[in-house]
Parts: sequence; structure tokens; C-alpha cells
Amino acid sequence: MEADQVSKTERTNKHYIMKNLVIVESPAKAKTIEKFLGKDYTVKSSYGHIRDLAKKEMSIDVEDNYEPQYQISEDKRTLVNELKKAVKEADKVWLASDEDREGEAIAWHLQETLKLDPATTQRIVFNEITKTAILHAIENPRQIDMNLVDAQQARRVLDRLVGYEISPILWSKIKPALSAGRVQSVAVRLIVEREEEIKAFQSKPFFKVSAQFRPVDGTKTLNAELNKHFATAEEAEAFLQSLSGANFKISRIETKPSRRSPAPPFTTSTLQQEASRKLGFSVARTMQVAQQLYESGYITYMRTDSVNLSELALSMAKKEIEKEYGTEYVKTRRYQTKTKGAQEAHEAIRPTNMEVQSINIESAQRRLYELIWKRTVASQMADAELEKTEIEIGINAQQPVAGNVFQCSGEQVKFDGFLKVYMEGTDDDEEKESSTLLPRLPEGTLLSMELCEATQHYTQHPPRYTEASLVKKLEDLGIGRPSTYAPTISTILKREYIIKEDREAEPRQCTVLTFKNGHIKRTERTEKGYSEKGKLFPTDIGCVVNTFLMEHFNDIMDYNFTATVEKDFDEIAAGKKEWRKVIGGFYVPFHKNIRQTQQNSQRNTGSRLLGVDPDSGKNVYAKIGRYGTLVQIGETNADEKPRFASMKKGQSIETITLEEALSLFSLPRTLGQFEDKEVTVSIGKFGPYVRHNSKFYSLGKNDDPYEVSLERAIEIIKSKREAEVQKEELKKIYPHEIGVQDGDAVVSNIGRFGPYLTFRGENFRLAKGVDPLKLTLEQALEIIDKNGKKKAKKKK
DNA sequence: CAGTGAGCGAGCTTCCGCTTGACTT
Repeated sequence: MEADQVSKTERTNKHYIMKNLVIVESPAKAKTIEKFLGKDYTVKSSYGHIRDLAKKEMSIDVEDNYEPQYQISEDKRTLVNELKKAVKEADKVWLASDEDREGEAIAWHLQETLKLDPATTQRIVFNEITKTAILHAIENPRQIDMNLVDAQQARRVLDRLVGYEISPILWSKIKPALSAGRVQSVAVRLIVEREEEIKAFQSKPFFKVSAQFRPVDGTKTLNAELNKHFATAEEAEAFLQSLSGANFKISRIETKPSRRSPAPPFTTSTLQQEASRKLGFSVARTMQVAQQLYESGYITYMRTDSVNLSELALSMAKKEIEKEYGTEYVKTRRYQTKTKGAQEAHEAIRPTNMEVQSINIESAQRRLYELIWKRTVASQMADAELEKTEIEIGINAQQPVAGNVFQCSGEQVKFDGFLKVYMEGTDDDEEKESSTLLPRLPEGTLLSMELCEATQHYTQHPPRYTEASLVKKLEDLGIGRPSTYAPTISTILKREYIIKEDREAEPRQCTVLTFKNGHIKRTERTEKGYSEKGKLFPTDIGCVVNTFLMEHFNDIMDYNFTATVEKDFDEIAAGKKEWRKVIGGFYVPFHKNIRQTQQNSQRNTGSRLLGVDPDSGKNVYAKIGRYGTLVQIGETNADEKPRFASMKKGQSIETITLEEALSLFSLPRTLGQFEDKEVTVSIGKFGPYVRHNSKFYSLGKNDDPYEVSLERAIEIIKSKREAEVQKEELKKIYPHEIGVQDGDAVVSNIGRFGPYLTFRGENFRLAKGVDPLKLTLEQALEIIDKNGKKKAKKKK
């Protein structure tokens, strides 16, 4: 009886202080929301998905209507246990993951895994992290939308089926450990096809004619360009010749106003593009730095496809612009997201506080922050007003020059508007002509020609993709999501389907014809061509895999495949289609194709016959082997085993010559004798090495195993020996006891990254240049204390 | 990763999308 009473009291008390648990996706978000909600609410984070298809095998039962087999992800087990505990202590659970397909699925997986009652579990959404938005969400809970969840399940299952059924075919037909997928394979296709375009491109020379004019009674010069190019030097010369004794006058001058509008605020994709163009960041670096800014509270969430700004952000921007630049610079703009397949669960990427123009922290973070600040503020500023002037200069020659005129144009800024803050970069490889202010001259003004030049140029092949321009292309095609752009690139790099490289351009011969005072002078000059930095090139493996996939899985390689299945997913989300039927409609023919391809297709190694080995008279091939590209002497199915040699970095099946291939067989190479033992050089699993007295010495970065001399090899051996002696010396010194504090020793030790301190089972790094042997106990303890505080901060 | 250096062959490899962490010798 007494026990009953107690529990009753407890229950009443509990009721009195209602305990709420809110689960969001990101811990940074959790921290912010907790502040808004007060102490009746505990806010925890799921750190994204907590459950997924099991990693091993397909984990989809195709016999049982595509039943997915889900599993708590390895790294989420402890987290799920914590969440379970928190659920027990709460009276009400609110699932507040993002308002999109993945977010809804996260909420559902949480509900299932935490065994929450759907009837009492509250599903809430907000796409703006403000107190009003969150309180509004709390007042409008709903239940989980199973249609949206099903759309996610269909997406997930389709991707697994495609990836896990095609990849094994690549292992058996081309090379082990390769992969294929709805997103990555199309990304590779884009790069391969661009390279093919470039290969097919025939660069043609042409001549541009430019001239400098001066008004007969004026001083200002006018630079203009002829409205026609010439194919040959002869034609250009004939044209220049015809200018002898010609008259020039302004035949048309037109001035018209024009406007320019700012670019919308950043999404993940546009941030990656601008950071690449303006800061030279790789896509991964941009995301890493943005993450740091997000975690420190400087910017909003960095994985988004939305250009939308919250009302709060709009008014903050307005205030900031008024304060900094004046009211005439303000123009509130609401942007519409046009991206295919955008889900818009978040705002655009913007500063959390527009009053903060810059932050005084590490350079990369500061520069990226300033870029975001400028872009956001500019997006809320007035148009720039320009005045564009076009001038046409007519030629009055003895032999009429059919329809040709010289042209020049200039732009003048009347009101700078958003240009005061920010100007979007371009991907154009050639520099844009700088806009100049043109003199105001009336029509009919007579001009004298000071100089005229015909310069040889070459037509340029389409540009290779950079990481950022590939992301843009993928986004345009609706392929991939903000959270996957960077990982997709790193996957196809890791598989060695593509490489990122700088390539120097071939120098080119350019003819210049100069026409001055009635004479034509011809000069030849060598011009540095356009060299490419950080561009993406397909590898042999990338090309062979692409050809194979294009031949056998044309539908999945189609640029519209994702867009097409997305339509199905949308219909599932709208409750118009059943996800298992959609998957069935795809899988039945797909799987049939898989079986046929496995049975009927040829092994494809990209083999190319290079010629005949003069020593053995056998054929020499270049092809893809188990561990990469190789060259081979002799036939694979002959009685005698063929000889193999791995290709060097930078060599490719397509371009390697017979001589280069044969030289690869010169390893292992015997260089000579040292200390009465043979010195040989070769290449192993971990790179090129020198072998001497059954010991191995890695070659330096700049040493070529095919070229390296005995002298250099001995140098390498000696320097490694010396390093080892030094290491032995260090071992004698370390571990070195600095002193004892409260019965525990403070010890310095030496590791791979240099000296460090150990105290009570914990390790502490030392700043550069600090010699642990000279440290006093006091100094050492100070370092430990400082580092300890840092660690504690990090843990929080 | 760890300071190695084959080739026999067992058993492994793989997808896309959400999200951050990690001890550090």
C-alpha cells in the first residue's frame, strides 16, 4: 500500500515536470536548439542515419518482395544505446530530423530502433533555426510520412542493387576491387567523354586583327578589333595590304544602359565552385573548412541545395547594407531554387550574423567566411547600372573590304550596386577583356590608324573538368547530393578511374604581322600554350570500365537515368506508386542483363599490341592486370609463360611506345658492387628500392629506378644507415624522465611525429622546436596543463 | 601502414546518403 502511494506520488511529480526528448541530425544544431527550448527539453543528435542495409552482401531479399535487411550501423551502436536510455527517461519524444526524404527516413529508423510508439511520437520539422520557427514546429507536430520514407527506401535499395550487382561483374571481367554505381559511373563517363572530345579536337590556327586608332584631332587612342578572323597568314597579309591608303571613320556609335544582378546566395555546389575559382580550394577542403565554420557557429549548415534565405537573414542583411553602404544599395531579393531534384531541407549557406564581416582566425577559415559574407550580402543589394558603348569603325579603302569593320566596346559603371562587394568568378580559361572607358566621339569622326597587327591564335579544345566544374555538371544533371559531391570525387580518384593533374602545354609558334606606316613586318614568336592546373583526366582503367559499362549497362549510364528514377521516387512520395513495384519494374530486366553479361561478355583488359620484341620475336602488349597496368612479352595462352612488368606512373596503354615498354623489363637492375656485395635496384609493393646485403632501402622521390647510378644508390644506403644510427642514439636517451609529480613520472618519449610527453597514461604533444631534454619539470607540467585544457574543450 | 619487397592462392573487394570523429605517436 505504501509502495503504491510512493509510486503514485512519483508519477504525479513526473507529470508535473514533463520531460521532453528532441532528436535532430546534427550535434551543432542540437546545441543551438537546446538554448531555445529551455530545461524541460533535452536535445540529442542522431549523427545522420543510425541504421542502413547490412554492409555484407546484398541485404535485400529479392525473393521476398525486396524486403530490406537493416542493421544498426557499426559506429552508431553506443549512440543508439545512449538514445534508448534517454528515451526511457523522457515522457515525450520529438523527432526533428530534416524535412526531406532522407530526414523522414532517419526519423522512421529512429522510431523503429528506439521502439517508439507511432501514436505518441511527435514528428516535427523546421527549416530555420530560430526560436519562433522551433516553437511553431512544436505546436504543429505530425506523424511520420510513410510515403516519403518509402521513397527513400526505394532510392536506397535501387542504389544497392545497382552497385552490388554490377561491381562483381567488373571484378571478374576487368580487375578486382573495382566499383560501379548510379552516381560515380556517370561522373567517370563525363570525364572520359570530355577527354575523347579533346582527342578528336583539331586545333586550327587563325588570325585576329587588332588596330590602334587616334582621332585626327585628338589624343586619346582607341583599340579595336576586326569583325573577321582569317584562316591563313596569306589572307591576313592581303587584308593588311588593302589598308594601305585607306581612310577610317566612326561609322556607328551606340550607348545603351545595361544592368547586372548579383548571384544568389551559396549552395554547397556554388560554394565549392567559387572557393575553387577564387581560393584554389579542392572540393573536400572547402567542405572541411566550412564544417569548422559551422561548428564554431559562424555560418549556417553547409550541405544544402537551397538558395533560400530566412526572413531573419533578409532583415539582417538589409540592416547591414544600410549601415555599411547606404539605403540606395539595398534590394531585398527572394531567390527560387531551380536545381533538379533539390530537396531544400536547409537555408542557403550564409553567415549566422551578418554584422560579422570578417573573423580573426586561421587564414583558410577567414577567407572562406569572407567569401560567404560577401556573396550573401551582395545577393541582397541593388543591381549594378552600367553604360555600354559600342563603336564601329568603317574602312574606306581603294579595294573595298567587303563588310568589314573594326569594333570596340566599353563599359562604364554608373552605379556600382552589388559590385561594391562581390563579383562572381568565371570558369573561362581565357581572361576576359577588361572593360574600358571609351572616349565620347561623334559619328563620322575621322581616325588615323597608328598600328595594325594580325596575330596568330589557335582554336582551343573544350576545357577538362576541375573538381568544382564536375560538381556543377553533376548538379545540373540532378545526379548526387550536397553531402556526396566531395566523397564521389574521392571515390573515383581512389579507384584510379581518374587522376587530378597539372599539365604543361606545348609551346606554340605564332606568326605576327605588323602593319605600320604602310609596311608589313612579319615576326615569329613562340608562345606558351595554355597549361592546365588541377584538371581531371581519365586513366586506362577508367576508360576500359567506362567502355564496358556503356556497352552492357547503357540505361544506367544514361545521363537521364537519375532524373527518370527520381520521378518515380516523387510518385512514391506522393502516394501514387508502391515502392516495391517500382523496384521490381527496374530489377527484373536489370538482373536478367546482369546474368547475361556475366555469361556472355568477354574479359576486357584494354589490351593493345605494341609491336614485336626484337630479342625473342614475341609480341609485346600493354594491358590492365590484376594490380594495375602492365606490359607483357609473349602470349597468355602459349605454352611458355609470358613476362610481365608494371607500368610507370604517367604511362598509359594508349601512349606507351614499344621502346618504353621494353625498357620496363630492365628491372631488377644490378648496379655493381659495394662492400663486396651486389647492389640491385627494383620496384616493389611499396615503391622503388635499392637492395644490398639482403637489406632494402627506399629510393627518394626524385630517383628513377631505371636511371639511378651506383653512386647515388650507395649514397642512399649510407644515409639510411646514418639515420638508423641516430635512431639508436635516440633510443638510448628516450624514454627520458623529466621529473616526478605527486608520485607520477613525467616522461618524454620519441615517436613518429617527434618528441612528446607522457604523464599518467596520457600523451601530450610538444610545440615545434621544443627540446624535451632541456625542459624543467615545471615547464613540462605547464605544457601538460595547457594541452589538458584543450583536450577537455574538444571533448565538450 | 610501417620501414616491408610476391606472383601458390584463400578470401576479399562493391553502392548512395545522412552525420562527425580521431586519442597521438
